[in-house]
Amino acid sequence: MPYDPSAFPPFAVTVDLVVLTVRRHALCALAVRRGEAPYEGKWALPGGFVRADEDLASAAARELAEETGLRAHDADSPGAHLEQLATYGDPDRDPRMRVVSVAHLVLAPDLPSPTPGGDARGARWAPVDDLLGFGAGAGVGDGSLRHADGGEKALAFDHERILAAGVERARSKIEYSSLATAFCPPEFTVGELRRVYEAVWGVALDPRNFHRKVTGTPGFLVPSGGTTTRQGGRPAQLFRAGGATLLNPPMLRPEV
Amino acid sequence: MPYDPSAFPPFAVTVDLVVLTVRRHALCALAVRRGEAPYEGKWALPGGFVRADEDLASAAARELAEETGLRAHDADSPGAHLEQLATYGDPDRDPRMRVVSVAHLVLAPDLPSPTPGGDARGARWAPVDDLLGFGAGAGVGDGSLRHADGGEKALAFDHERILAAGVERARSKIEYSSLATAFCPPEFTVGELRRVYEAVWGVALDPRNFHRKVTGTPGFLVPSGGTTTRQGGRPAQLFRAGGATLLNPPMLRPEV
DNA sequence: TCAAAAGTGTTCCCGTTACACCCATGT
DNA sequence: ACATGGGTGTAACGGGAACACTTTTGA
Repeated sequence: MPYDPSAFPPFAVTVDLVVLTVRRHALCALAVRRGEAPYEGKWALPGGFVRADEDLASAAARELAEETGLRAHDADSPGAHLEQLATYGDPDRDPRMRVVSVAHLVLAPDLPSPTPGGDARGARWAPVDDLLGFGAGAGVGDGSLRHADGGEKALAFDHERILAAGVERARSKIEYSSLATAFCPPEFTVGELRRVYEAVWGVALDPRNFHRKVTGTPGFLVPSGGTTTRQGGRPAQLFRAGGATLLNPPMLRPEV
Repeated sequence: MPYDPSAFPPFAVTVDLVVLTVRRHALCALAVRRGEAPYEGKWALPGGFVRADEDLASAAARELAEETGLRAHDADSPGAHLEQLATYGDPDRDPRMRVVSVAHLVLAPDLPSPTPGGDARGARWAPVDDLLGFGAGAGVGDGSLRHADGGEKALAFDHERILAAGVERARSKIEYSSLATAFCPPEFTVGELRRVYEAVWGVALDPRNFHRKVTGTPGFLVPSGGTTTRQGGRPAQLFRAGGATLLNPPMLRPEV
C-alpha cells in the first residue's frame, strides 16, 4: 500500500471544551447557546476549529480564553488546569461534514463573573446533573435545560457523551492526584477543599478524617500563614497547592 | 464568529496503534519497518488513514487486523482489547502535511506466529525498554534498534512519545482493572497472570500473596475446571477472565 | 449563650506483607 | 530423592472509619 497524498479523505478538526467548576456546592459545566443550525438555540460545549499552524493544546487554550477569559497554566501562570480528554470522530456526529473533535478537560475555580467570557452569545454554568439527565426533570424553577419527559438530550451533537467522559475523568483524577486544588482559589481552607471533593463526588465526607488525611499527605498542601473565617466558625488555616501532583496514598472515594 | 464551511483548514486523520504483548517475560510492542520517506527504513508504529465512512475505533480495528490478524473484541468475539489512547496533532509532526493521529492501545496475548501479520513489510515484536531507550544501547547481540550513543530515536515521527504513553496507560490500568487478562490466552494459571504483572511493571511479586489476592477478588477469575503442568511443578488450576472489569480493591504496584 | 466550623485523640477493623510450611508433579 | 512451581496458615503492621472531645470565632 504505497503512500498517495491524494488518497486520504478531508477532515475538519475541532477542539471541544469540558470546562468544570464548583459553584454553590454543585459540579457545574460551561455551556454556550448555539446561534445557528444545526441545533440552533440548543446548549453545547464551547469549541472551535483548530487552525492550520497551532497544535491541539494551543487551540484548546485559545478557545478557552475566547470563551471565558481563563488562561491555561503553561509554564508559569497559575491559571486553570487543561488536559486532553478524548477524541470523537463518528462519521455522522456533525450533519454538515466529517468533523473529528479533540475534547479537552478544563478545571477552573469558581469565577466571580456570573456570565463567563466576553462572547455575545449566551453562556452559563449549568449543574452537570441537569445536563446529564439526573436533574429530576420536573420544573424546579427557572431555566430548565431539558424537557420533563427526559427523552430529549440537553446538549447538541454528542456533547452529552463528551461531558460525561469529562466528569468521569475529573471524578477519578481527584482520587490519585492533587487536581482538586484546581477548583479552588489560590488560597483556600481544608474545609473548602473538602467541599470540592463532596461536590465532585456527590458524597459527604467526614471533616475530621479528611483534615487529617490531606494535611498529612506530603506535598499536597502548604500553609500560607494566614487564616480566614469566611466560612464561619473557628478561624481556619489557609493553604496553597503544594508541589505534589500524584497523591500517595490516594484519596478514597466512599462506596456508592 | 459565524460558521463558514470553507474557513477550516484541511487535515488528514490517521490512527496509530500501540500493540503490546508479553513475550519471554518482557513487555513488547509491535513495530513495522517503514518502506518509504520520510524515515524510510526506520521502525514505526503500525497505523494508517481513517477512511471517509468509518469511525475511529473501526479504523483502528481494521488496521489491527491488517497488520496482525488480530480481531478486537467488539460485542462477542474474545479478541484483543482495544481502547483509544490519545491524539497527537503538532503541526510539524509529519513533514508532508498536517496529520492528526488518534493513537489506540491494543493488549494482546502472546501470538504463536513469530512475525505477526500478513504484510510484506518487516514487522517485529520489540521489548519496549529497547524502543524507549532503556536497552543499555551497547550491542547485546542482534537487531539493535538504536545507536549505541543513545542520542538517536528508535522510532519514526513522534512514535516514541506515543509508545511511552501507551506503556504508561497499560501499567496503570492493570492496577485497577482486570485488563492484565488481555495479555493471557483464554485459559491461564495464576502464575502466568503473575508473570504478566511482573513483566509489565518490571518488578517481582510474592507468588503466595499474589495468588491469595487474585483468587479472592470477586469476579476477577473463574476456575475453568482443568489443570496444567505446562509451567512445571505441581499442577496448577486453570482460570478464565471473570466478568469484573474494575478491581476493588485494586492490585498494588510495589514502590520503586 | 449558642450555633457553627476547625482541629485533635483514640479505638476498632480490615487488608497487606512477610515468611514458615505443606502439596503434587517431572526427572 | 530432589527440584520446581502451586497453594495455605499466620502473625505483625499500617492506614482508614467512626466518633468523642476541645477550640475559636460570629450572632
